[in-house]
Amino acid sequence: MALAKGEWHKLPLTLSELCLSSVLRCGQSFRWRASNPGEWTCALKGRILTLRQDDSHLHYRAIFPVAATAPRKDDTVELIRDYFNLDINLTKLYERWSAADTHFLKKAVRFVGIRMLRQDPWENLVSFICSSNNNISRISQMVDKLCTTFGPRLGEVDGHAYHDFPSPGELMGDGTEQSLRDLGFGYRAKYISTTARIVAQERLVGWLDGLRKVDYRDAHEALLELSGVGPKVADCVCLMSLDKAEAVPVDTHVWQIAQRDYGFGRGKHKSLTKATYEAIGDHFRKLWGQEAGWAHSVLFAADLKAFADVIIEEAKTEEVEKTTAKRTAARKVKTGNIREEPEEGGEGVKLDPASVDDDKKNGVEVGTVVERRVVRKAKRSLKLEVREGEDENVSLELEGATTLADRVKRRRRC
DNA sequence: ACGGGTCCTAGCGC
DNA sequence: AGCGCTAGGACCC
Repeated sequence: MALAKGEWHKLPLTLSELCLSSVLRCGQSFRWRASNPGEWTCALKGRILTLRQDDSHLHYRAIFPVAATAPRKDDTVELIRDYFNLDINLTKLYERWSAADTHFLKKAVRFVGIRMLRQDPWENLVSFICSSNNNISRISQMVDKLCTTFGPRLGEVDGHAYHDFPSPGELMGDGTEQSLRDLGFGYRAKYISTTARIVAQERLVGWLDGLRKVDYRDAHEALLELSGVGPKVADCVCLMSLDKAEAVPVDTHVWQIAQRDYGFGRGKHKSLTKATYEAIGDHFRKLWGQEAGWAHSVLFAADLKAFADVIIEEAKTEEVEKTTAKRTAARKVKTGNIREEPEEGGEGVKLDPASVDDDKKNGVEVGTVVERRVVRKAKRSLKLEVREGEDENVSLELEGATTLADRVKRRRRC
């Protein structure tokens, strides 16, 4: 099919309002491709959209299939404003969350511009049905196969074919489950085909999009009736496409964060039961306010292993803290005199008991911001020198290099 | 062997 | 007895 290659346009946008590479990689959407250095491309609502960013602007280019009918009006700028939720002032929200929560402040200084997308609900729903027991890399591959196999092909750019996301109707056929199994979806194949059938046949047209207009609790409850949709996936959809900024999806990562940094994991909330799940959401809503889900995604991104390069980058560019400071820190860790035990639900920094055990087993001091193997890998990818037997000092150097005065997270080999 | 859960069921307490 | 809640296992690659 012929393509109408569009021109580049731009709209003013600061980095504190949007950090494109973070937002497109932090596990909200799984379809954006790094099409060129600094460039991201995705098939979105009938066009192939490419984005890049500089200090002051977001640049965009849309490529449409040439339709037999009259040329459509190019609504790409409206699409972008909607998709990135650009009417929401993120900078102000960061200020509010930081004022309410010192732990948020500490994390957020290194992870600015992380905002919630306003995705298509159906794509969002199916993508997160895929997310169970899974990782971003494989989820992305699965979503890509789903689009390639079932979605309408828009065309080819730079030798790469782009397909739009398939509709419920395109996924409700009898062969869908088997096809998805053949594509490696595992037990999620049935969830997706069943959910597609429910949405296409047992719900009114526009039902899913219509959940944008009902309140959070009702939308959440409605989503739970679908197959493969539990509380966590329902919250992801509420937050990422149904305008429920207060929804806080609690997955294993957020559960870890809640235990490590917000005092959960003891007493009444020892394990992640339904009650604990709701208590965590309630705690964050009370702490951060109405847009708690937006705030949660900043901390979630800050903990993503894939974002370790942000920390590495800082290590490269900032001055490394002096050796004496390292030794002092290491000594403090060793004597254990910097341990803090916040009350449940209270704020403060606490050592994660699980990682303490692990690290002791491995003969490594407690508390780390990045796992050693992740650091090593990231260093390698940045062509930093990694000498044999030296890498265990990396995380210490990293911490020293950051402005973050988070002493608890330093570590050294015994 | 692990990874961004969901579903199902048995067992417990009230 | 019956319901609500929780823990544990299976599920695909």
